[in-house]
Amino acid sequence: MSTNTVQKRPGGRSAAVLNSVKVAVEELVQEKGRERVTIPMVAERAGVNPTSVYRRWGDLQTMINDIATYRLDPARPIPQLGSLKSDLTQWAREIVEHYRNPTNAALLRGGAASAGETESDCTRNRRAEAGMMVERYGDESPVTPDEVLDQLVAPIIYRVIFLPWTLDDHTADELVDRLFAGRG
Amino acid sequence: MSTNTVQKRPGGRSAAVLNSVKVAVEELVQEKGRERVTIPMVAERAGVNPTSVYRRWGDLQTMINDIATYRLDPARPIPQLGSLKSDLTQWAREIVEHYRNPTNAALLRGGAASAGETESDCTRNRRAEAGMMVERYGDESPVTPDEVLDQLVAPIIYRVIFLPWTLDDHTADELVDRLFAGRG
DNA sequence: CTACAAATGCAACAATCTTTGCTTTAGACT
DNA sequence: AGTCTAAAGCAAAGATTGTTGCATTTGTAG
Repeated sequence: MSTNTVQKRPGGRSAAVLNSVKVAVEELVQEKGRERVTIPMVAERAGVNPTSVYRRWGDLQTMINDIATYRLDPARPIPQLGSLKSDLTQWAREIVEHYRNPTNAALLRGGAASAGETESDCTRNRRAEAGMMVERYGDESPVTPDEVLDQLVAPIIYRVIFLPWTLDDHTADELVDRLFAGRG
Repeated sequence: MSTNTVQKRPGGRSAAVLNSVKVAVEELVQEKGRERVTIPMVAERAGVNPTSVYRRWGDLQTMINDIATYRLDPARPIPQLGSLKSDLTQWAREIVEHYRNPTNAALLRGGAASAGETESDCTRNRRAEAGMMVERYGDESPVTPDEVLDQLVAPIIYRVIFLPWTLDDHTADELVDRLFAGRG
């Protein structure tokens, strides 16, 4: 969405710096994993002075979180295909697809390290989206938003973090099928 | 279970160093979060020379992974209460209880940051344990090991990492109930 | 297009982390 | 006990990271 650090000059050179830093972080996190990336590394890769990075973000975690949410929240529209099951299937497919990109997966893992204290943007949005889809189909919906989180989002994210090679083209559909098995 | 770095002298002073380092890491990770812990910090808290830590583990991530799996695998026996559902309930309760301890949760998050390339000990053991419990009750078991991972383990771990405040005394039971709802 | 000020760049400094060669301590085996 | 040597401790050097004051560039408002 937008940068945490509010810039009074969002355009021109500042924007260029932001972009090259963003690319550099994504590349490096994917190459080496969150733990082996440092600010001087990022700055060098980005062709930017480390001072600029320090002054904008202060530390690496802040920067990574900023850049991760940036990527994760592309104002994507919520599916609206006519039935809850098809909406959830579409939605889950998009999430799986997003995280099958190794860069996105690496950023998620990096964010996990500092999660848990405050509800991250990424998590909050998921819950909100699930709620919107479920509520669209009235109160007698066969599944609750919490069930969507526990049985659809959680398995996907768990696999992204710990078992990424188990994600394939059918994962989303299988999970939705299981979620609906025996009800609605 | 045991230290990655094979020690030809596991006892005496080496064991004492390992123990105090272990305690120091746990305390510091809980106090400051994985991101703000360094090897010199750990060494000082442990009353040990930093060199010893560097020589044993090489870097912080290796050390944390080592110590985390150490904690996670206390050769705990697998529940055997007479029915698959009660076994899984007991097992899930133990996992929830384990991770409601903030130190264990912090170590999990720290490990997540470097997961995904190789199947971590912690993950492998979970899958193996699930398999053992399911297989004990024959082939017509109502749930598969994969379902246990997706619908029981994944929601717990997801909550531990991103929504720790949602873990309570009933979480394990509710998840198992849902897993069995509409089948066996 | 001018002037103001925000953001970057630079350079020197400070602090911290990591490595290395050597010495000392103390497990483990006989 | 005595010997051997793995592992820990120590200290100094080296590398990397983080900070700060000041000069330079360049968005942006008027």
